[in-house]
Amino acid sequence: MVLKKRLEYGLHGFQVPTVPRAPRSARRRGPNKKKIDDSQICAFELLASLAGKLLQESESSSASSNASEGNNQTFGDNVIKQEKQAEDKLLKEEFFEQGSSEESAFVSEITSQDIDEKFVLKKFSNAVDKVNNDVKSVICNTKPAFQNYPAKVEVGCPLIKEPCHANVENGIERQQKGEKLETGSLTKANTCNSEHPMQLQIEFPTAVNSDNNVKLSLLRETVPNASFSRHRNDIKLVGSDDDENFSRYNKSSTKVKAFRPPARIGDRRIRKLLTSKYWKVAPKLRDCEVFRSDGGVKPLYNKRKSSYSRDRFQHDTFYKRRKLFHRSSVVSSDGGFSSESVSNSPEKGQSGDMGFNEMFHGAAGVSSSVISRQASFNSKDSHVKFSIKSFKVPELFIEVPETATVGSLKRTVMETVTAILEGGLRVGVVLQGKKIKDDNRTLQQTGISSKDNLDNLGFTLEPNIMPVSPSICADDPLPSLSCEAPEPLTRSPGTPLIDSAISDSLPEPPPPVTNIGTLVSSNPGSVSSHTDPLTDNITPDSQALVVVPAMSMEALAVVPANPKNRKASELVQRRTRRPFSVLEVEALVQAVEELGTGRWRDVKLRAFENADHRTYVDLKDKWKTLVHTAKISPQQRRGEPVPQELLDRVLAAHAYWSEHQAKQHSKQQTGALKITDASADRHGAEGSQSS
DNA sequence: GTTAGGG
DNA sequence: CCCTAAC
Repeated sequence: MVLKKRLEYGLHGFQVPTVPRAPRSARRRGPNKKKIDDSQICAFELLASLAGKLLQESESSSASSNASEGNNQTFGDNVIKQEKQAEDKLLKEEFFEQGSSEESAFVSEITSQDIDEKFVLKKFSNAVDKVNNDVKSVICNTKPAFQNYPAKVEVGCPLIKEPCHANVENGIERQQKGEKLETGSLTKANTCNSEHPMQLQIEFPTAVNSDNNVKLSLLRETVPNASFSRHRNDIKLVGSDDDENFSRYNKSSTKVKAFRPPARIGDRRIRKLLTSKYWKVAPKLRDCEVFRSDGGVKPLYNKRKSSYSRDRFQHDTFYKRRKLFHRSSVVSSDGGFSSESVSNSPEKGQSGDMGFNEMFHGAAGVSSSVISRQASFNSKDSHVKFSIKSFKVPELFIEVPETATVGSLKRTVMETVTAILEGGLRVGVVLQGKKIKDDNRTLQQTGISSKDNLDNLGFTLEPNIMPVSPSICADDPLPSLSCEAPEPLTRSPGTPLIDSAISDSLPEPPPPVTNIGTLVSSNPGSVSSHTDPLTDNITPDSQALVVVPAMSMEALAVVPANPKNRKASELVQRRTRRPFSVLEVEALVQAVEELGTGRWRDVKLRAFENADHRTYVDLKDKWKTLVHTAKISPQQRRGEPVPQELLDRVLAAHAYWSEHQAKQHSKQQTGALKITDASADRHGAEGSQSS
């Protein structure tokens, strides 16, 4: 029988994935809770770690084997589907199962450490560590070990423009040889079989534009059990449905048409599809192989080689780029980076870090902090420095026969991971639970220089959606696995994938809101008389927000990956969510004021003729929600706040047209004008109209 | 093809 | 946003 093991490295709240998607009715209530489960996206935590771990296991005899054996036993049952449980148990139970006692001990140890050490430990903390090492020894040797710590990965995040196609397999091989491994954007210097394979150190200017840079070190704590409050902030990807994400990508009609199909990629369904597809594929492949080889998993790295060259290329690029920043990255990777800085401890960091902490402290207030920074650091070449302990790995679905060997299991996992890596990864930045999509903003602007933010800063490695799997398993798209847990995938992995793909790949248009607002304010004048002006205004604005075509395409490129599957799977793509901008709302309100609520087609034509992505049904629905929004308390409203003024108009118009349904036709024009005049005053509008 | 509403 | 019934 086939044994299915689901590995989840998600964080808390990851339960969601395992739960079947709520029925529409349930989801609908979502506006409230929907966002709650937002952060479900599982980042690639330990992705690298996992790889390294596996590698180490294979090479290191005792400890690793033990761990793996433990796993094996865990799989004892035919079909074990382990749902994510308490986050603290994830790693150990899910995969790197180990004595719980050790775990707890480890945790306690950590907590007892002083701050500095804590962070250091955090760095070390990792499932891998647990597996291969004597935890306590690690703890004891915290600092020393750290400094000597050879294994590390350096990533120049800012430098990574493109997904890093890390070739795990290759990396591992080389790793085993003790070679310095450099894959794509990742540079691994794993000279020993250290238990801390993944350590990312990043350093770059906080503000590209200014000389004032902040140095900070960020360590992602990986220890599940750690009592650190901040562990919550761990890279959890904001799975929030694209709420705000796409809002900025509103675009005008022209381009939209051209790219519309792709644009829909973001669609929930698609995401779902892609997600399930993507994630399942890899395992699926394995599955296929497994069957063929009968338990012996046959590595399918056939295509891997092709990617290698690419990796190299990127690597080169990376290297070059990296050099540019090298000057500042003095913070020794070898323990040079002080835990202090990382931990935000009061103590000052190295000379190079000086002011670093202070900066953080003062950074609490965004605006003010900025000033202070510049003032104090103007002469400094401040850089943000931090170390990324590891990335979370999204849930992986592994399927292997019970008869498969542990080794094959390992390889399967490896292959799965590799497949993902091959597909390419993109880095996402999550700050305070929110995904930062504006690549153009400086760290300062983003608020990454804040001390507090350190805890809230996270990174995600998100798989690029690639045709990788489709080609391989084209024959049977959604086999058993799809049935396994299609729903679960929907939320976590899927969302991140697509969203990130789009957002990251595209330089986000600047401050949409601001622009819009400005524009909006200027528009009002044309209310009563011109319908056209309104339309025009909208259009331009929309365009301003429009995503650059190139970007769109790129993002879209992902979609094409498996259109077949879509059909086959009967998964009808869902349109991407495009929250109405204030500008659009205004246009809608005005149109309704003029035309009434029973003529959505006309409303569409009048105010959204150029907005191909807005159907009259959409407008109708939006109106519906607007009315609802206007009725609820501001605190209960979500999403981009709609000016109260507009809401008032909504209520006014709604009330008016409700009364005049029967005579809409006769009075529409008159009513429209009057309403407009009395837009803010519901009663006034009604009164004037009714009479 | 539109509307109107529930989901 | 989707889906449908009812124009």
